[in-house]
Amino acid sequence: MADPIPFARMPLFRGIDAEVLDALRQAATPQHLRKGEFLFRRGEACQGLYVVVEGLVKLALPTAPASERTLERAIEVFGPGAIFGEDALFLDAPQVADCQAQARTTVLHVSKLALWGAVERDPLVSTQLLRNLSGRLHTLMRDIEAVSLQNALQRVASFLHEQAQAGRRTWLACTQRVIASKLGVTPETLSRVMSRFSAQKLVKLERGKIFLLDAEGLARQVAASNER
Amino acid sequence: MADPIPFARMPLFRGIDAEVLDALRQAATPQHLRKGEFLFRRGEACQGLYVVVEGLVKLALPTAPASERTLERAIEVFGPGAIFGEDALFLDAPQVADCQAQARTTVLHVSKLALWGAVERDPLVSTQLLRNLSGRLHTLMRDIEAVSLQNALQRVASFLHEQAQAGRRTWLACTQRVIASKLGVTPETLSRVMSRFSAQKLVKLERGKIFLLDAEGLARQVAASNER
DNA sequence: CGCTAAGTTGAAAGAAGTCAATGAAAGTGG
DNA sequence: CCACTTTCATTGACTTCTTTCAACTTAGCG
Repeated sequence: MADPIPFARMPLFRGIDAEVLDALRQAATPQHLRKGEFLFRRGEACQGLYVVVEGLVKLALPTAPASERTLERAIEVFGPGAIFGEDALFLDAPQVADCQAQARTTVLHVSKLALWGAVERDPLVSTQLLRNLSGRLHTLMRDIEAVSLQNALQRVASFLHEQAQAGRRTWLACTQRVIASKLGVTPETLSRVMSRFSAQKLVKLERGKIFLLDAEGLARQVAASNER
Repeated sequence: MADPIPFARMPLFRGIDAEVLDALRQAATPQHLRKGEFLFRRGEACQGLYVVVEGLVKLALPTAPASERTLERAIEVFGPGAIFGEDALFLDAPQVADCQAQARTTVLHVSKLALWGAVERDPLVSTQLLRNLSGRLHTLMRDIEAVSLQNALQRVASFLHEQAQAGRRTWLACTQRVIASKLGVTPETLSRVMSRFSAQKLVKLERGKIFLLDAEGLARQVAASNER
């Protein structure tokens, strides 16, 4: 029987004992979300680990309930194959962020208990989890760096440059609103920066899609505003 | 023989098998740092885990080499008993931050290898490491929240409030420069905010020392500027 | 006793956010 | 299939917050 959810191919589970993997797979339950629906919210207890099968989810810090204007801060956006929620697996702490579907999405839920069982049966599981968490930690540190050491123009430029490095010449997975939130700027500011880049022929804008024309030039933007 | 370095009392090693603990202790080597000395720098390979025995170290993102003005971003400041460097243990990635002693400091170095050995011998070690890393991740998320969702006044207020929660009525461990860097503002801005709080009798300033007078009032500051 | 680093304070510039209006696109329901 | 509604993106004017630059004070230390 083909594996509809290729656990074995996910970096987190690479090299894990087949039997343990099977147990995990059987413990996993699919969950469907409509666009805009919340998988969990800040303050709720952690239920386990999630794997995105299809669609897109956004992990974001909710705005303060008091403030009317909805300014929020996206931590990360996860597409198919991505894993999230692993940070709270071993912590008796509530979720710190909201998780909301950005489109019709299917995720796979793996309960804490199943994970704990896997950890006990194959020590490699915890090693992989450690590796995974460390990576997330480093990413977050870089994000902090970006937010506090760079201005809006630099942030947008390095974000686009990263995307180019990652091999995509077009970026269309989510709205500019979400990108803005991930970069910690308002949609208005992002729009202004983008049109500037567009004028410099670094990118081409077309109804929500962004074409990356000149990765080199974007990299220069990051350095340029630094030395000024 | 008394344990000069109380591994057993550190949260990270709570409950670990005594034998494993002993092995770790023997693998640990003390390292002395003068004020201003670097333990490691961004880009270097990770050497293992560190425990602060005495003194104070600062983990900070270095400023871009090009820019003259030395604006850096402190991630965390660690005092006696604190553990750091655990994020790179299982990752073949270079350090993302600089680590610099803020005073005459002694740290204990535990090599990767020793840690790996401990993980193999007692699975509880990895569980504890996971717990530790998760906590760090959550802290960082909160930091991102603070930086991108709050203004300088709110950030300072919530920082001071946290300190009050943590039980200290006086804060003098490090210079205002470092606090400013941790909060992502310039020393000038911090000074202005502090003198404002001082005028409101929320804190009392005295040659570098900060006395927390009114934790409640500080908490109100955070909320107040939100709803405005 | 001067030297250096840290903190304070003022004035001015700059970056980004807010508010508001408009246009375009996409989804919805009859 | 079309009219309607809602959401998203764009643009301009204005405001606010923070940094920058500079001068000055104070404290610590050889």
